[in-house]
Amino acid sequence: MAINKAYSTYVEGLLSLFTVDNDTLKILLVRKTTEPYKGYWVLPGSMIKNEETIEDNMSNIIYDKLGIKSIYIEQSHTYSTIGRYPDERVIAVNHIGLIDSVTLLLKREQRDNVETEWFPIGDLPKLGYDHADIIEKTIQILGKKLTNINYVRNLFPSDFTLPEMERVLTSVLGAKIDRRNFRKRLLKLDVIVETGEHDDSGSGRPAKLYRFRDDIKDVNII
Amino acid sequence: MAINKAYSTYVEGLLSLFTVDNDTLKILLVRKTTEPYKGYWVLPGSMIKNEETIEDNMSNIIYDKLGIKSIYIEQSHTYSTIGRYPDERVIAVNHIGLIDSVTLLLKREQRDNVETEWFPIGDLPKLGYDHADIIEKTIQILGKKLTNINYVRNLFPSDFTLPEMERVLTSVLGAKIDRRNFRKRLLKLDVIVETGEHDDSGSGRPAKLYRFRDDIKDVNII
DNA sequence: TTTCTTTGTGTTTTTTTGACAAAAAGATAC
DNA sequence: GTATCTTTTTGTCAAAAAAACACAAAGAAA
Repeated sequence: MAINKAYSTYVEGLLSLFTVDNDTLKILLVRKTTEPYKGYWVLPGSMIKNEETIEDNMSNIIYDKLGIKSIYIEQSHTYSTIGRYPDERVIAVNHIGLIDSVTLLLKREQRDNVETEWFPIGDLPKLGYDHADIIEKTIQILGKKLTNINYVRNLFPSDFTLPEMERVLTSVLGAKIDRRNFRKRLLKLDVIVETGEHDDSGSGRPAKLYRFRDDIKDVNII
Repeated sequence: MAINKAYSTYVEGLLSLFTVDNDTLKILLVRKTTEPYKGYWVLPGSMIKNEETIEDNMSNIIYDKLGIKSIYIEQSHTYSTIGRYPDERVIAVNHIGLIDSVTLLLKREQRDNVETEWFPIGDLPKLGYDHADIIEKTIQILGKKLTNINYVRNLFPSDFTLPEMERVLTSVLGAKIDRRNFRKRLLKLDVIVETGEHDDSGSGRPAKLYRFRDDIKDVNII
């Protein structure tokens, strides 16, 4: 097929990166410094070059732009609404990324040229392009996935407490969780282990710290 | 952003359309009549034009090229391997489509210019491009989805029998199904209803015919 | 030492799942 | 038309899982 402008488009990789901070699910946004949508917040992303795959593109965004080294990522959905980008035709391949707060602290390098911020998914700023739509749909998709222990685990650090996980799942999924049954299920499924340590930072009885086992069953916990 | 050849690519929509025929899961392929891969079989698809969305593109493929009017379809995965297309850089947005054999008979129109054929997923012909890889991955994805009644329903006509569904799920998912428990579960979930008719075409006792209720729970039956 | 806050824990009941075999309906062969 | 063959339909019982439920324990603060 010869080069034909009627079919030629740009493709961008977008990353919807989530973490849990302060019992709240948050998404990482970057502030645009150029027109269009200057000053607005958008999902991190970049145009895909001819000689790179979408996966390469994502790696570059994650490390070069965000300074993050270790992350769980998977492709989510591809968006092609007409006019979603001013002037040009740009198709967006969105991804879901998950990272826990401790890994984030330890494995993130400073990137001076990009202003980034974590926003609670219930309290987003003014978003550029169609990113509000994309984020809304992505949160729906993520919600379904977060019933599965193998997704949830990516949002929690090595040492986490069960009350913490309860609170997050309750707020994100709107699930009512019985503390006793929740603990029983996770232990029975053999997916978590006590570390022997406690979290003394709270105001009541210190919570036991747990970590995930390495290879765990692909099961729903909610 | 100005037009920049280093970022400009083609995007194609691809359709992995499945049906159940003769207790077997089959996929629809078309034969290529032009180079490259002339004479090979490929997934139906076409380049996305600047002024059409991926969804428009799929509608056109389904109706104009395949002559099919009614279908369940959803986006599956986007492929961007370097060199997957000779000469040009083409990114493929693959879709999963499901259709039952009766709808297929009733709602398909003849399209003389396209040679199509249904192939059992275990017995595929020689495939062009990277479509063998795409199909393999798509079948994996579909397998996980086919545990859910709301996917399964799209593969069966209005009047189906339970032994038929048992055989398909057994062969596709490799699941061992206890006939008594399977029937019990479906009836308890309140997703199927007896039509009152029987399927007299078999050699033993005629099987009861069932249909799905309209709005059914989103639950796993396997 | 008393109070407050938050976490940890055990039992009972209910529901769901899993295992299991014989009878019924029609077609075919004799 | 009787016997035989093939395939479908049907129910019970035991085991496992899920759900409901309330109080004791650990530490911090008063």
